[in-house]
Amino acid sequence: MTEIEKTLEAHQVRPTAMRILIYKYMAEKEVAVALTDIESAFSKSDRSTLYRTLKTFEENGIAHQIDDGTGISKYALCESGCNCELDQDLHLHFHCSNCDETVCLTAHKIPHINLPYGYLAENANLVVKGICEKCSSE
Amino acid sequence: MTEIEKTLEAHQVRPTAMRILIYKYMAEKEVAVALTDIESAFSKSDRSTLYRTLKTFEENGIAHQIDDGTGISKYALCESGCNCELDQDLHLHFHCSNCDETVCLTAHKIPHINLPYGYLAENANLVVKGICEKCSSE
DNA sequence: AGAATAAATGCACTTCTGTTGCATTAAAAA
DNA sequence: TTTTTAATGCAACAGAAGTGCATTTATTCT
Repeated sequence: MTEIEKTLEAHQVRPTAMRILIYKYMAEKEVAVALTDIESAFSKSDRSTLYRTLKTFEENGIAHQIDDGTGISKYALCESGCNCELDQDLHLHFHCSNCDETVCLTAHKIPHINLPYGYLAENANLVVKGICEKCSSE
Repeated sequence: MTEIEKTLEAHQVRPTAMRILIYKYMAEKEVAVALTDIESAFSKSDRSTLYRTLKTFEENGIAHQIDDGTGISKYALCESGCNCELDQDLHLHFHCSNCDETVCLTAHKIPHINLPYGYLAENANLVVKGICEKCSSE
């Protein structure tokens, strides 16, 4: 049994061939992936299967959905210690306006925000936009 | 000439009847509005007109678009001193998971974030989700 | 004022993303 | 092996965003 299969089973997700492939794809890409990215990479499979795979990953804490402000949902694998299941993983995301790629900056947590009286914070999403390391060095 | 007309003209936007109405509508609502909200409020007008009005407001620094993570674009009027035209107005937004309303917390600016080497920040978007003042007091 | 010009509006339609119902296939349990 | 459950593929729908074009309204110029 491979590492990936173990990871999936540890999250109560049955390691089907498709799921293993998608997991591998996401692990190799170092940026967040959109459904359409996976679609073009796995043209033999159906969009709904890929969609449901992402949802399954999300529900089981294998990946988290990222809203980077482009209007397109992207997904990235959770790293160990990611608390996104509890809606409490407050790392920030960086979206490059040049290459349109989005990365997790897991080391950078969202700072605590003092809200006005009466407001209760449950979760937060911080997306910094600009030029990523790859694009700025060209 | 009314205040609203003056405001529109100050931003190089011709104060048509429709635009004045939409501006008034947004000013009265204290929360960010979606295109569909305006649609139901002005059923006599066409969606594309309303859509283009919002875009015009946005392009001319009268309103700014808000991505609150619901997947639906919302808009709010800029306050005086809003720098959203320069993509540099870093106030945060609060989205209530109970009433689904989104408000600008203009007094709360996004704290400065130290990015890894090579990353250049141009803009940032911070949305805090939770329970708003109105809903928490019920 | 009237003609010419430019902008705003309304209509119809398209595209894209996300989403779901249902039949079929594959896998796990009994 | 049979029964049961889960995953997949197909087809379709929903909602938001966006666009081309004709028409109307407003502005400018003579």
